[in-house]
Amino acid sequence: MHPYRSHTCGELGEHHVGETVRLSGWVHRKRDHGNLLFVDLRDHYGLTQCVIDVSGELFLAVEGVRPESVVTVTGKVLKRTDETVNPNLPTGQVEVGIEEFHLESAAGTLPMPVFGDAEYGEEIRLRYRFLDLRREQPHANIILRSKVISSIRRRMTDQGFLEIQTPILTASSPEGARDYLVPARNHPGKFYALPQAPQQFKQLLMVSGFDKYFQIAPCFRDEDARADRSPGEFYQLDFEMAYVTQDDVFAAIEPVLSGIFKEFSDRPVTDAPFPRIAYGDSMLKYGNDKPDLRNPIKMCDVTETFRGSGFKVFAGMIDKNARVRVRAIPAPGGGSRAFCDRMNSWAQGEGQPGLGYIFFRDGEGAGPIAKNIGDDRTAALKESLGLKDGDAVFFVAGVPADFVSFAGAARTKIGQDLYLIDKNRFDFCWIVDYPMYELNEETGKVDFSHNPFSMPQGGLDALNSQDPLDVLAFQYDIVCNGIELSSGAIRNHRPDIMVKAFEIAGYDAETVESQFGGMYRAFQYGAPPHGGSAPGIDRIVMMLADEPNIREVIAFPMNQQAQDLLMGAPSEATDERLRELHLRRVLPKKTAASDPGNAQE
RNA sequence: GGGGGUGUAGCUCAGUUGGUUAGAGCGCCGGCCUGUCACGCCGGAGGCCGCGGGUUCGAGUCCCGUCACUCCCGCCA
Repeated sequence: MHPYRSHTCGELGEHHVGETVRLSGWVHRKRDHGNLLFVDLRDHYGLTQCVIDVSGELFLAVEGVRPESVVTVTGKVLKRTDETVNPNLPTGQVEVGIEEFHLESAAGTLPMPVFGDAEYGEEIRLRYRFLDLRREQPHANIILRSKVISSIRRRMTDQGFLEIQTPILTASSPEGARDYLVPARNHPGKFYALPQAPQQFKQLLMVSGFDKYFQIAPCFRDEDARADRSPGEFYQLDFEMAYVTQDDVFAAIEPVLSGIFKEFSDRPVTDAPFPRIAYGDSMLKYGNDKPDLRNPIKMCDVTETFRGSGFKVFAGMIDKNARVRVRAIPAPGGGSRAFCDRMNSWAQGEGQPGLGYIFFRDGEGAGPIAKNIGDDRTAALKESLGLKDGDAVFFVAGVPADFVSFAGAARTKIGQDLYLIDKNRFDFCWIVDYPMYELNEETGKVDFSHNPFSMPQGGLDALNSQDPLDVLAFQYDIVCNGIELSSGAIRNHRPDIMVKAFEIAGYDAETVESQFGGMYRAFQYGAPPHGGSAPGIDRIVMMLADEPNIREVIAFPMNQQAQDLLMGAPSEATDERLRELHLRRVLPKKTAASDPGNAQE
């Protein structure tokens, strides 16, 4: 017989009764009746009850073993009597009578129980992650992650994508986050950067003729964490395709995402093709560029309704500034003074002067705004917004750039408070037609609004003839339930357009050549039109696992301060190691921030 | 860098307007128990109340500072 096991702890059933079997696993739970002792033995596959009574010599040895010790048990599979069957356990029809018992590895007193489903603090969970991962839910999440990634790989390779590894030690990439730097021992004063994404490499692969590339790619960004954003490192389904239009990219990835979500959840999932929403429309209707479409509320522009109206606050603003707009946020079912007042107080808590509203009852509009604009305009609003008695509508006014994020928050708040959001769905959409540039409010300068390597819509002509702020890019995001899953673009593969695009953002041709030399050089020798995207793996798994925190779907996550409490990273380096890397020493804490230049020789 | 929350036994938490010796459940240790599956019953050990200062006759509780964890803003396209 195998020294450790003939079966796993999840597979024994009635058809094994009478067989002598060997199981190894962790002591999940002991129930000691003094003269009769039950041991629940657990491994990756399941739980099997083992039993021994006081008549056996082994009784004391088994009785003395602590929970979470690893043991090997040999004995006969016994059928449980009808009264003692456990219907909650897949192996609950049988139990193993312990005839041999071997303690493989004793467990000390546990800092954190494995048994039970209590909530534990993050710190203890991460410090003892190996115990945490033995627990049912964390264990299941990592299994899910593995299956999702494996399914993604299959779906991509089935479409003819090649998985190709790109360097980890590389040069800084253009994503705009802070880089992780690695000192180069052989090159004093020089550093590698860990890739924020394989962006340039995947474009180079297209120039190299590989046509369809993907990678479950580790990405590194030295930025602070959020609940849905792990610090330091994360994984993307990075892919790129040659000779494609935006539609081709969408057609390739939609069935992968839709398929994954259908395979690993029971919820309704948006079928391909996903709805496409222009960036400008999204900002207007949803107040952000990652709309949660489960929320049915769509905002709209009602500036004309208020122009010259009796509601002097808005009418005055409209007259004074041509950029002022009034937006309506319909609230189906919100038609009570209590709800409207509650929203108004909420808005004040958000630092707003308030939130104007009309609510409809007894066939007419109520509230101060309705009184001021009069019956005709109120009725027209009700009609155009498709509202009925028992509904309400809220208004925000001002320069859109100043109020969109508040409007979006109000839309979300109304949707939540009126229970309009069906949580049991996965609603996908594309946000398309991002502006190529945006105005930096502080400097008054034109900046890239997204990835600088996107192809401007209209190409070189557009850059030459249009106001840069009006130029759109072939740039797109995938959004699911209000969470951004990926960004992508049709890339700018033409060096002349690239130089012009950077020139508009204030970079000369030399900067382009020096900063992005590899790619710029590649584009001089025949580059295919290409594009792609990179959905976040961790976020996909997080949504499928229905977990609110991304650490729940990462085997060994860092904490919010980007520390690995289990391995003790980051850790200090000795002066010898630093010297070898041509670094003098670590600066004292106080001066490090004010004078970082001294860190390097 | 900024804001909110939390910090009390190994773990999860309670602790009143400041008042005597700081509690519970789980775990741990000991005892009893032959059909449990969150086994049950009895007993016991275990506390720098995050840390430092202050107010007070008296601080787990109030004030100031600080540290840690967490959530958010900045940041991350």
